[in-house]
Amino acid sequence: MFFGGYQYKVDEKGRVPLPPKFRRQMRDGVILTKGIEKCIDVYPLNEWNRLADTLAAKVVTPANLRRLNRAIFGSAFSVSFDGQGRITLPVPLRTYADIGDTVMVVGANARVELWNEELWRSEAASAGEQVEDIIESLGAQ
Amino acid sequence: MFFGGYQYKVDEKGRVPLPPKFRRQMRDGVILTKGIEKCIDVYPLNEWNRLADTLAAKVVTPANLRRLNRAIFGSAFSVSFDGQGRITLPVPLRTYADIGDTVMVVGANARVELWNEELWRSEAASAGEQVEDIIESLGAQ
DNA sequence: ATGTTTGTGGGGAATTGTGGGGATTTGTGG
DNA sequence: CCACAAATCCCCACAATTCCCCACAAACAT
Repeated sequence: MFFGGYQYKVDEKGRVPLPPKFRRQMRDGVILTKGIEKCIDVYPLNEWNRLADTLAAKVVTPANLRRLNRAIFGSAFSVSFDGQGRITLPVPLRTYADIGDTVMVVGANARVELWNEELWRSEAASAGEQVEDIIESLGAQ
Repeated sequence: MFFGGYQYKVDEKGRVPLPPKFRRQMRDGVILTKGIEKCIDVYPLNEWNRLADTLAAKVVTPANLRRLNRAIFGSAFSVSFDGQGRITLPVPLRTYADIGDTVMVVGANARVELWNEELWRSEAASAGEQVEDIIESLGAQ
């Protein structure tokens, strides 16, 4: 389970550290995908497998299965941590989520999301000040 | 298992690099066929053999078998990698999939697909909506 | 206080994307 | 069987990116 919001720098090589508390739940590496919102979704491997299985089970026709494979696997990237606990964001995803030299790393229960800082702010704001208050109270650095 | 979407150039000789992660799962070469959609399907040899066996086992009538052979095997090309990790697209397939000087290489689980860039965009968009609907209906986060 | 973890930054080697050159093979028509 | 244009194959080159180290200051824990 992932909690809290953290702000990090993205260096010139596209590397982003994840909070140690998150890392410890993701030692085997993670899957990155385009989020439904304009962000990057980060799944630990077991959660990713669960999601993929669940979706595949819902599909009946071969045509739908092919489309599903495309949608799921076509925008998914498998990445692992470097010696410093960082992951490198694939360029297409970074572009999609409009992430420059700063990123918001947000725990979202079963997954983690990576946001452009400003987009995150407006997302959080539009979800109501309650959300913002909760995030603040969680001790985001 | 093949993940991710990558954009590459096709040079004047019809050569296309595949992502290193894909290559490493295809060292023995690949089979190219017309995709069911308007794209080129790329199968690693073992997957191709599995597919051929599965199909052959399901075919009952000689007429169906002949059709299958024509449809599947008639448009299949065996290609291998050059020293730089590229494959050359046979002209008929390139024409069929309408691939010009740019190609989207898309991992789709057991196989890889090669798409015209714009066709891929619209396919991905509609497939994405479908997944979104499924996720919504599941109440999955 | 001191050793450890963490955020940030770089250096350098290896890999990869892209483009051609030139030899060999292939298809076509004499 | 031969000539010749077209296509294919195999090698080389080079810039850009990625990968795998190392460094170091600040925060943290004991």
